[in-house]
Amino acid sequence: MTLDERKLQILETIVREYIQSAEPIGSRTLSKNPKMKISSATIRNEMADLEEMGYLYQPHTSAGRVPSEKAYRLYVDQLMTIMELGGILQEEIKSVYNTYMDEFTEAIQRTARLLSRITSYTAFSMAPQAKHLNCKFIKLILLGEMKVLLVLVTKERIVRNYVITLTQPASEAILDKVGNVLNICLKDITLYELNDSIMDKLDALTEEEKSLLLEMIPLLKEILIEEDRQRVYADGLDKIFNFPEFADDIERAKKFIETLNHQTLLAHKLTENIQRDLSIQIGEENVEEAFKDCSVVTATYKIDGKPIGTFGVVGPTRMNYDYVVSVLDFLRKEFNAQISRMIND
Amino acid sequence: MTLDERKLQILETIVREYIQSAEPIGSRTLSKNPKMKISSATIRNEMADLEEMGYLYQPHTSAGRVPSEKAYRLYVDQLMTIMELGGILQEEIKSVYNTYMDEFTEAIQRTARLLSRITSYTAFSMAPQAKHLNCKFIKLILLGEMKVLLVLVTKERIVRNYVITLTQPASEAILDKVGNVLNICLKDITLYELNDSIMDKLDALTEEEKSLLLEMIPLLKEILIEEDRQRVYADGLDKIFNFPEFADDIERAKKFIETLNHQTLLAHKLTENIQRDLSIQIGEENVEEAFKDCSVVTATYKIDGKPIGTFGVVGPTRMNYDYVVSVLDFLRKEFNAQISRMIND
DNA sequence: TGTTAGCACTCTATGTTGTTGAGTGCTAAC
DNA sequence: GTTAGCACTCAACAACATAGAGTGCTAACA
Repeated sequence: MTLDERKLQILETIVREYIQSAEPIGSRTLSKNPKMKISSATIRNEMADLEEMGYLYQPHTSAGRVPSEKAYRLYVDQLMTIMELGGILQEEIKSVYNTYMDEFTEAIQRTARLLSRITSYTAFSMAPQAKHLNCKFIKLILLGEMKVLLVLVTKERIVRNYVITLTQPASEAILDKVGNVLNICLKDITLYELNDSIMDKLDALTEEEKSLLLEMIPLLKEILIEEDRQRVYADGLDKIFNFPEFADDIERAKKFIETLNHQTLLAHKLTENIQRDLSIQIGEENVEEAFKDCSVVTATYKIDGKPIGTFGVVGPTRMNYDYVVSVLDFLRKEFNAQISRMIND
Repeated sequence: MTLDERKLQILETIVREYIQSAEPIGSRTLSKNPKMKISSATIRNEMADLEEMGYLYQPHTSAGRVPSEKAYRLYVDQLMTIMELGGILQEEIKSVYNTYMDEFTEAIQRTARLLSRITSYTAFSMAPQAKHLNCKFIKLILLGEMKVLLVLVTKERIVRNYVITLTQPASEAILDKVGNVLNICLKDITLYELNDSIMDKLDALTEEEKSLLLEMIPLLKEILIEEDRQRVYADGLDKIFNFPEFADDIERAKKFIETLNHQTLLAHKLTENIQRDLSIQIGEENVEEAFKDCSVVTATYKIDGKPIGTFGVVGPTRMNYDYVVSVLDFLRKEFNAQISRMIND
């Protein structure tokens, strides 16, 4: 059996209507749609075919049809149309980044909030992993006799602080010198490449400085491991209650909220498809148990063409893909532009 | 009518049992309790009295009795016993702060997580407001021609970063000098007192430095306003689903989660009782709509005897007050000790 | 006078049954 | 190939019956 033009159109209409109503679509309902020029009986025949092909199923005999995940997959791959966002919406998105956006992390958090608000789905976002960042410089500041504050600034102007506890006392002068060595080593390399390049620079240092530096390297490593625990933010958790498929099933809602509170799980979810500008995962395509009846759409943001982080939304499989994808695509581009402006001024 | 010994004991037992079971307690059930030496008929009479006095009510005729909020209030004020925490639990709490606790904010977040885990209620915590913090020093670092990174370190070793955009270019030398002036002004005063003390120091500066400094003061102010948006963290949102009174009522669960996602509302909740070491708010005592059928227990942490922040839990009014209060009281003391250790080493 | 057993009464929760209506598959006519 | 017609199915809803837990009241008892 083949998916001819008419079958496609019926399928598309069912998907569209079901996304709206969340109610199984019957042949009679469908025949009333002005786009449908054929009778309900004919539609029934076609529906039976579509069911056989795996695009539709009935929750029970004598109910209407519901799109399967295969249908949604077909829909997003072939039928969906990405639209241009309305001017007001575009302005709203841009304005979020215009005001007081000095901190990258802040921008990431705001993105989750914005996404959740304008899509009405639950949204999440992820700050870049340390390993993807290029160091601009570090500064060592003496806090106490044995305590050093390490301020790390990346090219992307992400600032991170770490307090390091030393085993030997240090002075400001020594810290400055060690800081300089670290700066030379770190210039334009990612933090992960640090170890290799640092050893050649040791000769110019006094014993005291050398031992301090060597002491700091494993601490730096530890920090990076800690740092690698990605920072993810979720917003609009309550949005899930707006969808009857979750609101009527506490167990499902609970699982959903549990999962979104689970940092590492979320982080993994957001890293999975970091190589693609946009990614759509439908139902069972998600490995996470709680998302197996959800769809997750994520977008990647980049620096110098290199993907470093993602954000996205999660909602029921009958998600408004057209709109969500349109928003994410616009937001992705806007965010990229915003970053390069931040870096290059 | 007076609350004699027997009435009190009956009331206490009802509260205890209802906290466990979440089911209305009937006279027969109660008479089976080994502590009760009287018959169900007598208990019925006493219950009728207690109901008349406003301590109990019936969800409907022919149901058992349920404690009113007045009963919980009496319970926490007079009947509850704060117990010593088990050694294992004490160790668990201490260990959370032992490992890698360099950042105050991290400690605050961990506290919410810990609280939620050991109490099985939803927990939240709040980082100190800037206005309560004493500046230790600031450091100005040149990021770009017109961009300055301000690193602010407080006595409590809280580190915050702000990127400031200038209207005139600055050099490292100037920044250092301005930084020094700021440091002298800020020494041991709270950030809010800055404005007054800064004007006398201006004379020693060159015109260029002076204008830079004057430019930075309103920016600092703005930052502090922004900063005053308190940072609150919630954890264990899903815990609420474990309680039938919420799990069976989606609308209530939704409201609850909405409120906990509402930063400013939460911040307010946590600031309300900052003057008291421990505070218990039961049901209608909460002003927040979503908490009107919850109880909120908060504890305050201090620096140098001055309260600067709080954490707490929120759950159904039939909360296990004995345990929660015991935990919060222990945690409060432990946290205070931890802070003073951090500051004074 | 306080305590208790007994009893009629109340009301929710649960289960049963019947009805309605939306939707289907199949058949036969167009 | 398309469509009208019809018998059939099944969830959703309402109406009704039943069981059980709990109460208040009364009268007897210590």
